[in-house]
Amino acid sequence: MELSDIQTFAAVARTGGITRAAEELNTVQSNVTQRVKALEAEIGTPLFERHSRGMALTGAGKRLLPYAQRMAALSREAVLAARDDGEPKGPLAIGSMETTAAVRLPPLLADFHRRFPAVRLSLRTATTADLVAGVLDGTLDGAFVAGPIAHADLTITSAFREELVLVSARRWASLAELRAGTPESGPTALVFRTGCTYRQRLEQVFVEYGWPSAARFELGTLDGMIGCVAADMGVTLLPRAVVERSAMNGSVAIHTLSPSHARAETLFIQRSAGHQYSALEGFAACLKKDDQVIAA
Amino acid sequence: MELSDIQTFAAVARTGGITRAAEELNTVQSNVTQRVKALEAEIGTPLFERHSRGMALTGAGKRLLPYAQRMAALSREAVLAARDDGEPKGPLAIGSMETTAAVRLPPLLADFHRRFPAVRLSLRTATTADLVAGVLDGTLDGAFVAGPIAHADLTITSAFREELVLVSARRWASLAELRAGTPESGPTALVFRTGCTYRQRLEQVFVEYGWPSAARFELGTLDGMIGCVAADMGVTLLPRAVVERSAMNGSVAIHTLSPSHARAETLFIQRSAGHQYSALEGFAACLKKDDQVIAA
DNA sequence: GACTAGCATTCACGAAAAATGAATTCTAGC
DNA sequence: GCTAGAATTCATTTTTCGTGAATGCTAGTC
Repeated sequence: MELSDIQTFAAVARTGGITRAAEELNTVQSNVTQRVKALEAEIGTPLFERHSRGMALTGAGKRLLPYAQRMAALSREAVLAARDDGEPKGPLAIGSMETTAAVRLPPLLADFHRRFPAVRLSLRTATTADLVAGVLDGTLDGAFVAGPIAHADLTITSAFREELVLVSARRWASLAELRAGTPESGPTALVFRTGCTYRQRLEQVFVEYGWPSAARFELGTLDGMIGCVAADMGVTLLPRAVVERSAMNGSVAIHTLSPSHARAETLFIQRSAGHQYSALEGFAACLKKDDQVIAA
Repeated sequence: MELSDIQTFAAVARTGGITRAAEELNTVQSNVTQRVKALEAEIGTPLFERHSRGMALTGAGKRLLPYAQRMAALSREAVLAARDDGEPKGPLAIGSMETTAAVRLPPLLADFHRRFPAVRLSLRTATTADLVAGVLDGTLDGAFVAGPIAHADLTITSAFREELVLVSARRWASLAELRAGTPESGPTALVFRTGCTYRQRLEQVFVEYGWPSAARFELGTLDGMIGCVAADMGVTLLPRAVVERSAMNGSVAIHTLSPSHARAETLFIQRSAGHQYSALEGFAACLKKDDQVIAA
């Protein structure tokens, strides 16, 4: 049993089909078929149930899958550990919420790059849910997500504290005015795609304000969102710092919320198991240092 | 990077040489050389320092080695987990100290085989040190060893309590007589090979009796040992039950020791990480059941 | 200081395994 | 019954792996 067999198996399990797995692995179907069959022969029991629209895991397959994932993760870590002589260098994949990336990360990343120029940092923005998944499956080395969160396989450190504020067009000078001037069902909520924690928070706020069924409008970018708010398309919930540093700051009104709604903590997560990757260690060190500056 | 590369690497690291590793892996040197070189090329850093009498791990190699071992162990477990549908069956490798195998295991194994005839149990006897190593590296699924012992990766359960007694030829009716009738330096100590916990215990007893430099005579088998004692070649330390059930019981004298020396616990150890292997689970269940009978 | 023994490396070649692409089979849905 | 999507089979090509002989390197020996 070789690692490539394991990875083939995992790809088929994940995609639920030979064809899709083959595409993902950059090879042809027949090849995948044969590898899977060979693996089944070696283990001595079928791993998939074949039915006409794809493959489903059998009991044995379900038992094997977590091992496959752990082995794949281990092999990735092994190479990093061997290459890693303690000097931060090489690739480092960091994930972040859009909002954090906009205002908190630029100075941090600048500092990090100054201290560890040999690290090739890549930044991916996504929702908290996707980021957690990314860190767990090894796609990301670490990520900034919205708290609270808890997971046995994650090491979690507090990174930033944010004050969430409701943002509306400038014409609404106060929350009271906004509530008075909008229809019964409430204003349109401008939100990120599903998985974003701030979106859930906004839903709570809307429920409290008696707008449980207000319209939703999904946007993919932060600037787009603030732009739409400025154009009075609706309201949204964002960290105060994000709005204040936005180019559109003058065109929107900021409404302070009660502490229970406003308080939001941004956490930095990384896998807890295994080798401490130097580049990631260096990043965490920067984060800690900057955090102290921020706290001071 | 494939698992076979990893195993080749591990073999070279363990044996400290290409030639020896090749022998162990049933292949030729040139092949091992090439696999190692390919692995080094893939990782991008040398894993071994070549010097004229073999290979020594570099820093990178040292960092890689634990991953190699964990990956090898995982792949073994993965196959077992996939094959294991909850019904105890297939191979089960149990290790035991010679003494435990002689008197405690026969009824236990009989019971186990009656309940789970589909399991192909194999029993290996070795010293406590070897057994612990065997369980940790996956060669054994579980083992009976002499306590006390502690290790983060081992699940330890108490299996049997033994009373260790000093065994001498029959002519020595008491400890006092034995001490009076032997030379200044003490009697010859008949011991198992290094790594046996009872041997260490015997050394302690000898030190206490003022015989720190008594002669040692190493034997490989339990029957041989009792036979030699009967022939007055020397004395040894064994669980009381072992001596009493031995065929030579009438030919030797048993001397009770102080509780601190006499008390010995036999532990059952298994790896704590990973899948609970059904055959091993069944074995542990038998052990627990029998243990209660013994305790009653 | 040449010699030898033990080990690792290089290289060319044959054998084995994996990838490929075309043909085939299967089945749900029309 | 036909079609589209999916898996399998099979002959062929490509790649990789394992082998054995030759070579190179170094420590210990005479």
